[in-house]
Parts: sequence; C-alpha cells; structure tokens
Amino acid sequence: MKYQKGKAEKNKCAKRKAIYNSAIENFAKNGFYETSMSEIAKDAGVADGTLYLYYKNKHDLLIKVFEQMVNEKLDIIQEAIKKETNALNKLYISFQYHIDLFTNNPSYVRFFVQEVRQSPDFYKRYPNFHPLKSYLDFLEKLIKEAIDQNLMKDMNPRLAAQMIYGSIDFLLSEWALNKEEIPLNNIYKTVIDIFHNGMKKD
Amino acid sequence: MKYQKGKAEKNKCAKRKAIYNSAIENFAKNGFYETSMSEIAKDAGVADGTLYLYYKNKHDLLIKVFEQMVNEKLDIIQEAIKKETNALNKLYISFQYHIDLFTNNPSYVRFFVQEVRQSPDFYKRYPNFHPLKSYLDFLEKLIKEAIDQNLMKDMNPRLAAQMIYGSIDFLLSEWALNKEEIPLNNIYKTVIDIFHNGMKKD
Amino acid sequence: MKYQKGKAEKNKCAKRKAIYNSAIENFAKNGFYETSMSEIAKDAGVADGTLYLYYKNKHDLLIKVFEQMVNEKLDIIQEAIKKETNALNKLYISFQYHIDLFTNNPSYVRFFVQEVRQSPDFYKRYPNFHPLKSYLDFLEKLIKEAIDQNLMKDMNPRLAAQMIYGSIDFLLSEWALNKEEIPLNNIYKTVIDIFHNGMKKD
Amino acid sequence: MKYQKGKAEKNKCAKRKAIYNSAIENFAKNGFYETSMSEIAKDAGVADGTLYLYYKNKHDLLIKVFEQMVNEKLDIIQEAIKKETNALNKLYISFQYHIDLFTNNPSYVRFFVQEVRQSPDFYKRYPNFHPLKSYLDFLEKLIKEAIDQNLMKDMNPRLAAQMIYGSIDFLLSEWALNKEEIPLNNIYKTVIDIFHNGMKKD
DNA sequence: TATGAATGAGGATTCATTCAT
DNA sequence: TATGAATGAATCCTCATTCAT
Repeated sequence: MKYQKGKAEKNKCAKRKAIYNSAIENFAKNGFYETSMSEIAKDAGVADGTLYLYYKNKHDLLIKVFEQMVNEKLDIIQEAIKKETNALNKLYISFQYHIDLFTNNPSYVRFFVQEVRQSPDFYKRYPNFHPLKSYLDFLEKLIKEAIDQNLMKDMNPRLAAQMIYGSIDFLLSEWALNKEEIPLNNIYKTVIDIFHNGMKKD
Repeated sequence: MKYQKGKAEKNKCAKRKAIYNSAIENFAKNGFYETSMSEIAKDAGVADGTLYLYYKNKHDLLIKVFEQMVNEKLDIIQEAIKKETNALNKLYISFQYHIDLFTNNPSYVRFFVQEVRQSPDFYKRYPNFHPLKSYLDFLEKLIKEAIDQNLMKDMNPRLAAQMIYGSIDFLLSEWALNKEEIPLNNIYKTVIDIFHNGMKKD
Repeated sequence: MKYQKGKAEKNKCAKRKAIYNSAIENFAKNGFYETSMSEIAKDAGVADGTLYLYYKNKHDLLIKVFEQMVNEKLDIIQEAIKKETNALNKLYISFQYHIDLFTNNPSYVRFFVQEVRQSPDFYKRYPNFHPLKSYLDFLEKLIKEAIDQNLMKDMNPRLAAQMIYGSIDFLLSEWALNKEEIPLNNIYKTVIDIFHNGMKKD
Repeated sequence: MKYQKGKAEKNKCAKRKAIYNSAIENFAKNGFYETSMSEIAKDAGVADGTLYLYYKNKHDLLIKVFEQMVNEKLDIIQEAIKKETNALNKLYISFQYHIDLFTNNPSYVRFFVQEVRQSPDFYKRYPNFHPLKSYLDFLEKLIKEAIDQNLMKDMNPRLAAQMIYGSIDFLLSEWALNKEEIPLNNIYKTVIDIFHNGMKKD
C-alpha cells in the first residue's frame, strides 16, 4: 500500500515536472500568448485536462513555472558563492552564472524579459506576481554587503541592482535576437569593469 | 473644391491619428494580445473595418505605431541637442528626455519594454522589425563621438549603448510597476553618475 | 450641348460596358462568391460606388450580365442559321457555335455551369432568373421544327433540348477542368452522331 | 468499462453522422457560400467548435461529405447490379438508382451539380478533389463492358459516360428547379431509349 | 454622374476550460 | 487521478453597400 502510494506520489511528481518542463520550453520558444495549453499538454505527454489538476489555469501555470525556475537558479548561485566572503566577488560570480544560464539557453532570455512584464491587468489579478523579486532581492543584499564592506560607494542598493540587472538583461536579449552583433565573451568583463569603476568607493 | 478636398484630407489625417493614439493607449495599457481591434476602433471613434483602411492587420498596426512613435521622440531629442557640441552633454540630455518621456507616460514603458520583444514568430514574419534600432543607433553614435572627444574610455560603443538603454529601461519599468519603491528623481542623477565614472577616460 | 450629351451618353455606355466585361471576366475566373465588387470596379476602371449606379446590387449584376451574354451569343447563332431551312442542320450549326464559344473561352464554362445554378434562396429572391431559358427555348423550337419536318422521332422537345444541353455542358466542363482527358475535336462529331441516331425517326 | 467505452464510441459516431447530415442538408439547401458553420452546428445539435474536431475546416467538410456521399450511393448501386451480367442492364439499373436518389432528395441535386464545381481556386487548393470521378469511372467501366459484349458501338467510353451523366444531371436539375415542366416519370425511359438507339451497335 | 472613405454586420476559426467517464 | 471530447465566447478580418463631397 505504502509502496503503491509512493509510486503514485512519484508518478504525480513526474507528471508535474513534465508539465513544468514542457511549459518552460513552450513559453520560452513561442511566448505566453502563442503557446496553447494543448501544446504544453502534448509535449508533457498528458491530457489537456490534466494540466488543470496541477495548475489552476494558464496564468497560474506561468507564474508557478516562473517562480520555480528563478528559485532553482538562485539556489545554484547561492551554493556557488557560499564559501566566498568578499561581497564583490559574490556579485561577479553571480553575474557569471546569470550570463551563462542564458547563453546556454537562449530561449530562456525571451521568457525572462518578455513574459515577466505582463499587462497591468495581469498584475491586478495576480498582485503577488513579481517574478524577479527574489533575484533582485538577492542582488540588493549583495550590494548592501559590498557597501558595508566599503567595496562600493554608498548608494541606493535597490537601484543599483536594477541597473545591473537591466543592463545584463538587455544585452542578453539583443544578443539572443541578433547573435553576431556583440561578441558575447566580452560582455562579462566589460559589464563588470564598467560597474566596478562606476560604483567603486572613490 | 480645393477647400473641401483639404477638409477631406484633414479628416483622413485626423482619423489616422485617432487610430494611432487609440492603439498606443490600448497596447500600452493592456498589451498587444489583450487588446482587440474592436477596442482600438471604439476608442478611436471609428468602425472596426476602418482600421484596415489604414493598417494591413493587427501586427502591421503595432509595427507602424511603434516606428512612428520612436521616430517622433527621436526627432524631439535631436532637436534638443542640436546646439550642443560636447558629446557627453548630448548623451545626458538624451537620457533626461528618455526618462521624462516615460515618467510622463508610464503606460508607454510597458509598451516599449514588452511589445518590442515579440515572439520569434513575429520576428520571422517581420524580419525588418527592430523597433529600438534607431534609438540604439543614435546612442551608439553619441558614444562614439564621446570616445573620439576623449571624454570616454575606448570601448565597444554598441555594447555601451545597450547597457545604458537596458539600465534605464529596466529602472523605468520597475518604477512603472511599483512607483514608491524607487524615488524617480534619483534615477537620472545616479545613472549618469555611475555610467560617467564607469566609462570615463582614466 | 447636344454634343456633350452625346459624349456623356457614350461615356455612360462605355462605363456600363466596362463593368459588364469586368464582371464576366471576374465571375468566370473566380466565381460569384470569390469575386468582390471592388475587384470588378478596379478592373473596370471605375469607383466601387459607380457599380451601384448601373446595377442594383451584386446579384443584380450577375443576372444582368448573364442575360446579356446569353442573348448576345444567341443573336450570333440565329444570324448564322438564318438561311438554313433544314431543322437538323440548324441544330448542328448551333451545337458547333455553342462548343466553339466555350472552347475559345474556357473560363466561361464555369460561369455557365456554376453560376447558373444558384441556391433556391437566390431563385426565391429573383423568381424571374432563369438564365438558360432563352437558349433552351431556342433549342426546343428547333427540335419541334425537326420533328415537324419528320427528321426526328416524336418526343418531348423540351426534354430533348435539356438532354442535349446537359450533355454538351458537362462534356465541356469536364474538358475545362482537365483538358487532356477528352480530345475536344471529337466532341462535336460524337455528340451529334449519338443524338442523331438516338433521336432520328426510325 | 467496455460498455461505457462503446457508448462513447457510438456517441462520437453519432455526432459525426449528425454533422454530416446537417452539412449535406444545409449545403444542398443554401449552397456552400450561403451556409455558415454555425448553422451546420446548430442543426447538428453541437457547438461550433465541435465541427473542427471532425473536419479541418469548411472546405474539408464539403469535400469529406461529398466523397462519403458518392461512395455510399455507389455502394448501393454496385450491390444492386451484382447479379446482373448484361452490361447494358447494369447501366440501366444504375440510371434508375441515380434518378431515384435525386428525385427522392431534390435538394441533393443542387448539391451535386453546383457544389461539385468549385472555383478554380478551390481546385488549386485541393487538387485531388474530383468528386464525381468515382461515379464517372464506374459508368465508364460499364460502357467499356457493354462495348466488349458487342452491345454498344465502339466509342470513347469516357466521353459516353460524360454525355450520359451530363444529360441526366441537367434534366434533374431543371426538374428540381421547376418541377412541373417535365414529367419526371418520362425521364428514365426516354433517356435510356435515346442513348440506347444512339449508342447501339449498328 | 462619379467617387472612394467609411461602415458594421457577419463568418470562420481558435482555445482555455469543463466534466462525464 | 486522468482523460480528451465538447463547449462557446471571443476575435480578426472581409466586403457589400452607403453617402458626403
């Protein structure tokens, strides 16, 4: 009995995961509106109706998938900087991971830069949806730490986080659209250099 | 006769302008996919079919409206910097206009950051649609000028343009979502300060 | 004044003729429903609204054009058989003209075989629309004459007319769809031969 | 379980059949272009969207319905002539069925004579659509047989099939439009008589 | 007469969601 | 739980027709 339940449990988890993967893949490739629930179901190998056993509706699916993805990636980064004490180094390692993630999965870029900005109506219906919040929070904390360690000049850490995120995000999305224009291997160094000089303690 | 023709002409222009305004307003407020042609027509005070006298289809409407808007704003900026010779000053004035435009029309922010990034499918159908190209070209040219004037360190001007645009764009879009979080009046000064220090000639 | 009126008159006639030609051409090529009034107007070199000065509506245009065409062709045939006294010869000459007309203008076949059979609803609205009536009347009269001249067996002349018309019509329409299948130059002789033997006085 | 599945299966079949019937009825009554998918759905007792579960689109519905209908009727005829060996008798029995079918369902006449001849555009899109092909093939085969049996004179069998089909088809369609004009009970005998004499071995 | 911009009803089709099995 | 057939509201777009000029 228990075994069966465990099997069922695992099966259930597997299905949820399959839906999650299919949703990411499809949303990333074609965008929220150009992706149908049927496509997601088909790629996940489940029936259309099954999606609604795991997610309330299409918007809910987008939100949940988004949050889970951000948190997963964030966990990886946090694991990577665990042993580092210098806040600037932490920051730079984070950028490296951020950039690597997207250059290895170009379709995720669109997912992040576009789907994230839903219509105000969307936000009204789902007021708790702030998909990048945890990542921006994370960057903000690192910046605050760097300021405390006298490695960065005193400034609004939220604003700094947003500037850095926005820069990287846009660079990546232009790169994803038009891959030749910018040599991607320069991005990391240049961005760090500019922000380092721009934000360092005088 | 001539007068009458002029009137008709003016009427026609007025209609095109009304559609343009309605489209911007609606796309900005609710996004491309959540805006119906009927809504645009109603707000423009014309019949549904009239839209198709002026624009080939919904995608065409988005593209045309976008291009016209960018060009209009760019004209204003170019007029404003005409008498300035110092490239850095030109750049800073441009930022000021950019930020002002959006802070005065918060709904345009979403229009610019979201609608601009259509699905790959959209780009496949309209391969010449690169809505921000003219603005990025403009920034790139100013940066190149600044480098030539020894006001900025030698760097890839396209990449710099993208970083700056991305920063401002993301700051504004976060601000548009959640107006209290960041005091907007700081944005201009901080951004300029950071990029100035980050990019200046050593 | 008179001259101008005459010119205007001629102009008016020219316009009506242009519309007529354009309508035939377009209806024949694409069918009634796949032809738009705008297309007809454009090909006729007039404005859309002008069509409605000469014809009440699209259905009316079809009817008028049809009737005029049948009558024109009938006039030609009647001219051709004027000097013939033998009713069978008259009939055969008519077939020859009928077949020639359509083999020289294959697109007219579709016009005749398809547009002619409008929905019952169409006939309800236009109870006097029987486009082939005058041609069938003509054939019927010739057959009656042939019977009177003891050249054909006694039979229902209307039915005979319909059989003959139906045969030729269908042969031509299959030929128009799939030109290789039947060597057209055989049609005339074979049809006449079969009907001649089938209908001759024992 | 099995029973339920069978029920579902039967339900599905019933729905397909209901759509089929409704489509025939409506296309026959009002023609392809004057029939809306909504009307078909309503008469079939299903939702609009349901049509698209069974047929790809409106054109597909027409084609499928047509092909199925021709095949069904052909099956009946072939069953009826199975035991007959004389090719001419086979031919005459076929005519009888053909005429009966349509005189019992006058609205089918229009369906057959009009919808069959779609616009060239239609044929371009569906090049394999030749709805009468199987019936003409069948007639052609019988005629060839009759020729081989020395019951008919040597002639192009395809052409003969087309002549006969065209005659019957047109007679029926005139009858359907204007029922009094021709006493239908004469059609069968007269047509057979004429073609028999016209085509018999001298 | 002639124009052609404007109209708006109508129609094919899609797709998120439900629910009987 | 899982299914997937069925739903029907919603939407883009067309086009016959009108009417102010």
